[in-house]
Amino acid sequence: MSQHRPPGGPDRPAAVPALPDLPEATVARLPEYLRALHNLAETGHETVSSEGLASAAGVNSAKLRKDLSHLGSYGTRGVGYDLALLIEQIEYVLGLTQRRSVALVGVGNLGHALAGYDGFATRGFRIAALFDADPSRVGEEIGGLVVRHVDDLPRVAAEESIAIGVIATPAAAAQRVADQLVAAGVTSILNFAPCVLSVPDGVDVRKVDLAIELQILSFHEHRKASLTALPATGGSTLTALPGGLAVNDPQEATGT
Amino acid sequence: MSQHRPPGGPDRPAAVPALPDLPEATVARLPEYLRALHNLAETGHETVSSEGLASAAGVNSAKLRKDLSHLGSYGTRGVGYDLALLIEQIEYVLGLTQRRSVALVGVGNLGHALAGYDGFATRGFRIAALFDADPSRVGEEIGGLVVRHVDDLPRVAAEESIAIGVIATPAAAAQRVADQLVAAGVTSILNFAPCVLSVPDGVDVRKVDLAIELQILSFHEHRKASLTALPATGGSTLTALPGGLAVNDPQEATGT
DNA sequence: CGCGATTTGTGCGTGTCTTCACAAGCGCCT
DNA sequence: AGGCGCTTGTGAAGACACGCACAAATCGCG
Repeated sequence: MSQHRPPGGPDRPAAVPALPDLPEATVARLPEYLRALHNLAETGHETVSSEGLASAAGVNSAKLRKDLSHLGSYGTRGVGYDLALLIEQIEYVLGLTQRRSVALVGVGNLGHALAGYDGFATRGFRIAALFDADPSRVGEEIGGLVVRHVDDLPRVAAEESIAIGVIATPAAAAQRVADQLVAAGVTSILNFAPCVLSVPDGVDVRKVDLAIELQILSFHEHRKASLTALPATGGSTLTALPGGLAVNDPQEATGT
Repeated sequence: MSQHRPPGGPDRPAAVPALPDLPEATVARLPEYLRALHNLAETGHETVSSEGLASAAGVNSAKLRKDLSHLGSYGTRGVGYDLALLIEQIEYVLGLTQRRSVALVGVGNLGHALAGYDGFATRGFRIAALFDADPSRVGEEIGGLVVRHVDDLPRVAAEESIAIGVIATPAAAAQRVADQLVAAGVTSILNFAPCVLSVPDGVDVRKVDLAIELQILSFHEHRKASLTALPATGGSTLTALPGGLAVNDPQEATGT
């Protein structure tokens, strides 16, 4: 294996297609595949079919094959995918072959939890520095790291070659922190604050918002309830009417 | 307003289109609009244009108008949208007019932070119960709530009419908890555990995974670095070659 | 009362994502 | 060696989402 590369690069060092630009939707699924692959590897498998991996990752098998095909041809027809090879490939594409340093800004409620979360280290990330704007929190030690003042961000970011900034501050402080991160050369930000950040081109921001997730679930609850309640057209079907404030919703069919 | 409804329902109680089924992408954005609207309302605005709201929510104005048009015609041409009315509308559609009870399972590192997160209450959600499987944690009081054993879930879920379950357990326990939640009649689950859950039809699961977000950011970092490094085609462009283990990546253009 | 400025709501072209269905390739068994 | 079953990789079609650009509607002013 790993010798028979597609005829195209006559004297390329190896079959490295120099980062094919993947569809964004595919990129978002690769980490899930990766986790499923690690799980399978731990249970002793050597190879896995697209069907098997797809069900382990909770996606359609055709979608999985198309996703993986974007990385190149790393499966064997009639057999499946070699676990070790595929893991290596995905980790390479995701840039996990090198450990990236993460700076966490905001050591409050959520920040503490994130600082102690071991899911970072196990996936190739290293929390390299903690920051907070509150002087009373500066100096505190969390998981072997001392909380620094956010004003030290530029210097520390350079020293530790921070690649990713995580914002876990209140919304009011988030934009300022983002600006500081960008100024310090950070080009990837994970934002837990409930607000939109404006950053220059070339900087990637991903947002995680618990309240939004709950509200989306709430919508579906609402819809499910209205679907099981309305077909009956029983008596007062006026629920919460938007124009008029009035609310008359017995229970919205709470129980099954 | 609210009188001129489209001719169709001759004697409907009000202009309630009984939950139009919105595109999923729209639903995912409505909470963001809602937050922007609340912010604008607090700063004294009465109305807002699609352009203004769009920039506050970080989206294209045409997209915003199309999203809102799915809810009905709640804007006024030449003026904009009435803040109060629009807030009311979106909250209604999202099912936020009734407070939904949330059960949080897993009071570990992350669970503690979630239990103390005030973003829930401020958006119409009430954490009604805390659960954990670890007997040593049962009985602990967090934010005025006593941690119960997860085996009490069915009983408590019924008593408190839990609408949404939040799983903040280790991955190994998540599926079991999900099963218990489903058995208890919960049809919406927010999963923080790094694993895929299998649930019956009709149950909605949303997943939040910090490691995945970081890996997606890592991909973009990797890509950005390879874009600024490769065009030079300087000497050894063999980076981390997937097939052969070897790695030769000076710095991947870390600085700027 | 009419006109211009402004802003919504939407038809339409474009691009992306998903899914089906199947040819091509691989290994194994006879 | 040949055939058969299994699995990948992909062409094509459908579904969905996005953004432009403009007609329709509303306000304010002279």
